[in-house]
Amino acid sequence: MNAHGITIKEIANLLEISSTTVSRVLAGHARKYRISQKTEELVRETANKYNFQPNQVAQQLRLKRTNTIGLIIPDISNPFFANLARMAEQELRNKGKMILLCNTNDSTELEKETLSLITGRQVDGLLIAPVGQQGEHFKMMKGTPIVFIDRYFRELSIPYVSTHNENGAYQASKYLIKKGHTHIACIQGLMHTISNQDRVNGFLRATAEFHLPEEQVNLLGDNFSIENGYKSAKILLEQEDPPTAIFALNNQIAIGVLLAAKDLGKVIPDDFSLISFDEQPYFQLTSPPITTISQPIAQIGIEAVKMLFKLIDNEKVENQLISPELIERQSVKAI
Amino acid sequence: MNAHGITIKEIANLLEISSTTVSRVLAGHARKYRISQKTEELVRETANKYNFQPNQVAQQLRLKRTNTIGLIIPDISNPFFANLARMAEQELRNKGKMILLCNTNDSTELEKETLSLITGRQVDGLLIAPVGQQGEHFKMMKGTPIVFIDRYFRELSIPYVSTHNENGAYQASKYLIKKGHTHIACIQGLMHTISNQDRVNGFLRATAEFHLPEEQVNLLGDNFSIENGYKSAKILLEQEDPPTAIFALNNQIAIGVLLAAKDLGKVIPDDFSLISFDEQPYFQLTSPPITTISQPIAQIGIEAVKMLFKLIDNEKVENQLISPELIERQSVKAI
DNA sequence: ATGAAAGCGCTAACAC
DNA sequence: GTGTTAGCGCTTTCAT
Repeated sequence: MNAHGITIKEIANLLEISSTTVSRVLAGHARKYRISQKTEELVRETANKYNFQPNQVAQQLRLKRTNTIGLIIPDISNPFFANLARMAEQELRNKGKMILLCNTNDSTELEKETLSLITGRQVDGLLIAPVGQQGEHFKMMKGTPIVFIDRYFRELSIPYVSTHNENGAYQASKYLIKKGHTHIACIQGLMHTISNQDRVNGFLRATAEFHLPEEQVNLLGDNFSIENGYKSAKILLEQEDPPTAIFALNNQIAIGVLLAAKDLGKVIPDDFSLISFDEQPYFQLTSPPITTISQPIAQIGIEAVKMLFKLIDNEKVENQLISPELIERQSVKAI
Repeated sequence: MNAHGITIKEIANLLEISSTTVSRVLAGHARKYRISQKTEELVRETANKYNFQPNQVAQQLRLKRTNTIGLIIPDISNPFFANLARMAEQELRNKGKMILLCNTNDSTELEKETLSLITGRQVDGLLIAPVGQQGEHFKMMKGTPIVFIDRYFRELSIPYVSTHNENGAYQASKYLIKKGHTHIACIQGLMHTISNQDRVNGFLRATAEFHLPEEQVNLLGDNFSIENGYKSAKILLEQEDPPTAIFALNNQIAIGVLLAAKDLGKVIPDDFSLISFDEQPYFQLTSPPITTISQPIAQIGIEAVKMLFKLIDNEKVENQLISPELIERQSVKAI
């Protein structure tokens, strides 16, 4: 009996029976193999007495199943991914799986490295929010079930579940237009990411559909950061004919806009209106509370896990884009 | 060559050499065992060609080391724990370990269950933020190195690294007093948790040290939730002689206070001052920005990992309480 | 109703 | 320089 507890073999020796029998009892197969009452009890007692825990590493090797799912995300300290992780963990726990957590820090290099580290660990499947620039390295993963979450690659055949970003951005833009805004600026994030592209597309579809004059539709920015939001908002608000509304493509950008407004002495929504992608708990605490497009995080988590299990069971799956919801607060004024 | 890639034995068969030699080369021991240049190259080539990844489950079983650390926390969607997880993951990755993530949802029941699930997985060590009510079940974990983070048990001999809560609360209270406040209310969280007890002690030490009249020192609340903050703040602000300053013992409580103030039309810091434990990014965006006691999350993560490695190496460790820092903003007025 | 033996993929002690 | 062999702890086929 080593540091990790007693083994099946040791129990067998103690009782002078075979390890096969012990294994059968402890695996709950006593009935199936018609093990005698007496033997069964004896085994159970001894196991309890020594607090037996099956060595899962041995099981994993033998059964070629680890009951482990890799969760590869850019950054667990981003509330969006943290919430996703929580949902996924809950769902997976119910199905007897545990999560191996890996941050990629938004680096494709780290993502590649992580991928090879984690395949060695024989995970049963992978939930990945890819960094997004380039997805060639995922092609090496044939054989491991993968579901992409939040971001994905159109050209890869790996299934995904994500927010319907185009639709969300369209909703937000249409909302501004319906409130009477005709001069709208959109501050975007990283341009080559699919979420940014889709959001921009939704924005442009709405402005086109309602025939906003082209020179009154601004698109600027290049990064999902507070700095970019701050910088871009300053440019916008300091120009001679500033937009009456700003659409921030994520919560970090919105924070930047808020800080810029504060610095310039601009009051929301009197001086300009603001709407943001990414619901965050603090958006109801700012003044004014910010109207947002809320991503369906819980649903994404639940659906992604469901999909992964189908994949593991060799069933067919279909990509899912879940439409987000507009949460109306006080940062948009009708004009 | 199954779904998970080629094995050492298969490479050996292919090259008609022994698996020992292959293992040695691939483990980087070619030099040590004076394997011939030619053999080494051959092995390397074949391994690359078939994209060999050592089966870590087999390694783990053989070496009785999983290079896996369990991280057991109440809730990954709480930014405090998410940030802690991020730091820990980073540190552990540098040392070749991965994290198995488990949420306990603040339930001692789930915590117990998790503990036995995870011991079967033969983790090399455990980083635990215990739920806190009761710690008897940790005594069963003899043999597995454990470091408690954030919360701990005085009566258990398991080492911990945490915020110096008493000191932080003392700093906050003293700050209020130095600003001229003599009528101060403290809204506390779960009373049996050690963090709450320590924070309350710090508060009481300061008020005693500066001889605040007893009837002007209020302590109320019973929970680390927004609701409790809201409810308690309402009680305080509606009484005929309300306190001039409120000390919220965590960020959730502070949010509740903010919401209550809004509902009652009270303006901070004109109507009352507010200081809160737990720095959060959105506290600089509220109006006014909130003065907080910022917990040393990064340090806790780094130190906890360091400590865990010492434990694994059978070295002595010493408990650590790291003092938090006061971040001054505009929610406290001098009177 | 129970057991012997093989094997999951890897490493290491001990040969030669 | 390389190979043989045993074994980590478990499950399972095949016997009896």
